[in-house]
Amino acid sequence: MADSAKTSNFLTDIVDADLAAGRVRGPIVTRFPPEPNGFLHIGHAKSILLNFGLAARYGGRAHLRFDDTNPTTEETEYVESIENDVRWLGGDWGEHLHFASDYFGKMYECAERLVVEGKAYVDTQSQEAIREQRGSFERPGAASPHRDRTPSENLDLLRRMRKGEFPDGAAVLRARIDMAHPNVLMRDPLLYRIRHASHHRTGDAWCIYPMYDWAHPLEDAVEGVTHSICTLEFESNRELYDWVLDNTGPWDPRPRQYEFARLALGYTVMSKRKLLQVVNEKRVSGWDDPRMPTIAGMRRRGVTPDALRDFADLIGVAKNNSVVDIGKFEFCVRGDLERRSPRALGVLDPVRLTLVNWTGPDEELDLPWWPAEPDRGGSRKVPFGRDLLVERDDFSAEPPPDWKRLAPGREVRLAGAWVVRCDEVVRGPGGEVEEIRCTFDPASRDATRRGIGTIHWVHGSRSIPAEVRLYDRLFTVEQPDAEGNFLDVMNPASLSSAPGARLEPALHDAAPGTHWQFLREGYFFVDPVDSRPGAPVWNRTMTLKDTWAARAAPADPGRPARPAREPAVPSTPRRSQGDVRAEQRAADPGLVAIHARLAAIPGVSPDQADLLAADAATAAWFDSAVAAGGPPGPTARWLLNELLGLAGDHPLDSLPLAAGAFGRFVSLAESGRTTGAGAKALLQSLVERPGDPADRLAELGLEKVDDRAAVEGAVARVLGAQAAEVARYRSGEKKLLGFLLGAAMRETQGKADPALLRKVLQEALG
RNA sequence: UGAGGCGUCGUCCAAUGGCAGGACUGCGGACUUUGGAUCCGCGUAUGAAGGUUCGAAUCCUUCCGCCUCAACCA
Repeated sequence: MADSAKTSNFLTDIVDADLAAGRVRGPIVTRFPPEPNGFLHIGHAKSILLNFGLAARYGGRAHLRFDDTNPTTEETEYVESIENDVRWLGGDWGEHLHFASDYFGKMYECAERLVVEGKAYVDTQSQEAIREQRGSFERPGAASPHRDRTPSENLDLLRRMRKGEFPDGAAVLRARIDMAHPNVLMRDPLLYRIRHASHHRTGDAWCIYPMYDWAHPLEDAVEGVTHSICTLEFESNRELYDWVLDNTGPWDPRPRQYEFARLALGYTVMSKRKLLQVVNEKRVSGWDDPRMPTIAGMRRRGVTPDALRDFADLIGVAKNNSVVDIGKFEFCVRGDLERRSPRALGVLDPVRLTLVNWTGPDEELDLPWWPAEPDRGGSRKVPFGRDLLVERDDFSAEPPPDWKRLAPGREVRLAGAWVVRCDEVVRGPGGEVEEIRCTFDPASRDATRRGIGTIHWVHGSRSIPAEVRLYDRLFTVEQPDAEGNFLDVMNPASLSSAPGARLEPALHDAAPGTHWQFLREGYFFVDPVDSRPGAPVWNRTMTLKDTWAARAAPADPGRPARPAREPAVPSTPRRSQGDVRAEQRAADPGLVAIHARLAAIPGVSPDQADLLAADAATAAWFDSAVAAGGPPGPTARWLLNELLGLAGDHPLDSLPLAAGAFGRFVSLAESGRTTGAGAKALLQSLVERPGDPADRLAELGLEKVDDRAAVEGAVARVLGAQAAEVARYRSGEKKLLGFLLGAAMRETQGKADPALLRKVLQEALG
């Protein structure tokens, strides 16, 4: 957990940058915005931990906000379970428990404002007509016949919608953006729909309800959220999110939306629909069935919030779609339970073991709860005697070579007690083992005996029966979602019981909600729901890691190795970027001429000419730069390879760096007065802030250093500071030359002549 | 086919032009009154090609692959 404060990810990078640039002046505010229409699962846990963790890391706050904008699907009972789950995970929202429905009034005001400003209109077409007009990915949409209603007309209609004069579906409010927008979400999206339905909080106060894309940004803005974090599938919604805020503000702070990859976990499903289906079809006992990936299910199984936090830290946060190995989850659960579980004895599938030379009465062994950590204290009495029970699997009549358990003639230690030797096996009529007869070594209780195994046991008659539930993965394949029908790959053995299980008597009064390790069997949790006083029900949270079983069992193929990559075959005659430019040229005689002219310039390669002639503006910019003194070849190179990267999404015309200044820059860069690295630093500076290249060069002190003495000084300093690396280099790690060269280059702030520096460094290294 | 996003060990995540690193898994070993735990060791991964640079996972170009988006759901 201490780690989560240290580890960074792309979101902490963003916050750091926002803070550094002064873009956010107040506290960092995040939120977890569930819709109250289902149970939270481990994917939500990742999001909760991320949002609350981010706020905590920066001393800000995180809100719990219910996104209850759809009265027909949402219910109060879910609100309670969600609050409970978030709190259980450690989410502390303080005063900030919010409901989208609390802002319905404010949202409506914003809607009227949009209407008045002509940025929204009431559409009274049918749902089908509106969908039809939206167009497709390839084809633009068509305008609604109601798109140009006047503001006063729209205002009247909107108010009548709100008053309930129209039935469901008769009218919607739409933003007036652009029906030809390449992002289909921007084609006049719906803001409000009519629903004559009772809301779980606002009752019948409203009959129009806001859509997600309208409501969500406003909720964030009203609450002062600074960083609105959601999952990847909302990436295309961001453009609309920004539009809403830009047209309803100004907002301070102005929220920004960022997206991360939601959690996908192997051997389970995460979609609400599929989870709901297994619950409804009674394939599990309910939302809190311990096999479910729900927070409620995991809690009931015995997984702790600490384990979930460890897991979230382990898997990190990024934008890659990925499927996390279920083994990582199991690792975190085991690690957590290992630390918190006292050790007890329980036999799941017992077989009788008789100590033929035990002639006295039973003994009460005093065994510590923490055999490996005596300092933690505590112990209990465990009855021991002639008649015992051990695990059926711990005996083998014909053991494999490295068997370390019971077998005819073999010795084994009974945990916490004596070493016994198997003398005789009694079999039933069907040949099954009924009794294992052993002799014990009275001198072995405290004596070290190397090389033999240890097995667990309970007393034959004084152990207690118990209800034990064994859980396994819900699905048999790593990616059930990839199957035609995920129900087909449900694991029929995901729940099993151990009808004959016997536990040591001290477990009789184990309290519900407590964690235990049954020695060599796994971690068990006393079920908080079905347990009764004196009759605990045991859930196996997780087996112990079992290297023996892994070795002995036929290898689990697991995840197939990634198939070898085949070399790319340019098989499909798809339209390439180059083709697109060629087509554009074909349609524009002006571009053809430009391309021909650029291609004829000595020093400009055909590829460069193609790229420069992509559009008239770029070509004109290039021409101006050359006219100002930039040699054509280098100008093309600097423009295409460096400037484009620096400019990012901004068109060249919008840069603080004018084309003429760029031409003078190239001329300067090629003059030899500075190095490549120096020129790059200079260009970056010029892109950020206008100015004369030569002046800026002097201002930044980027003149090339080709004074041999200065270079030698820098090399000497670096070699002194990097003694260990120098030694490694001299002992043969030649790849370190690049590292040392880089260090020396940094020492001169990139100003040393690379060829000279390399020469001096190599001489110094011998 | 329009728009947006993503490609790094088997898996997840780092490296922000300078030694491709950590964790999980796996495999060895040590230790062990849990075949657990603990400790030690083991790594041919930057989707491909071309370019820029003294130096590229990182910048440019092209290609390849995967994901998301056209609900009066969120």
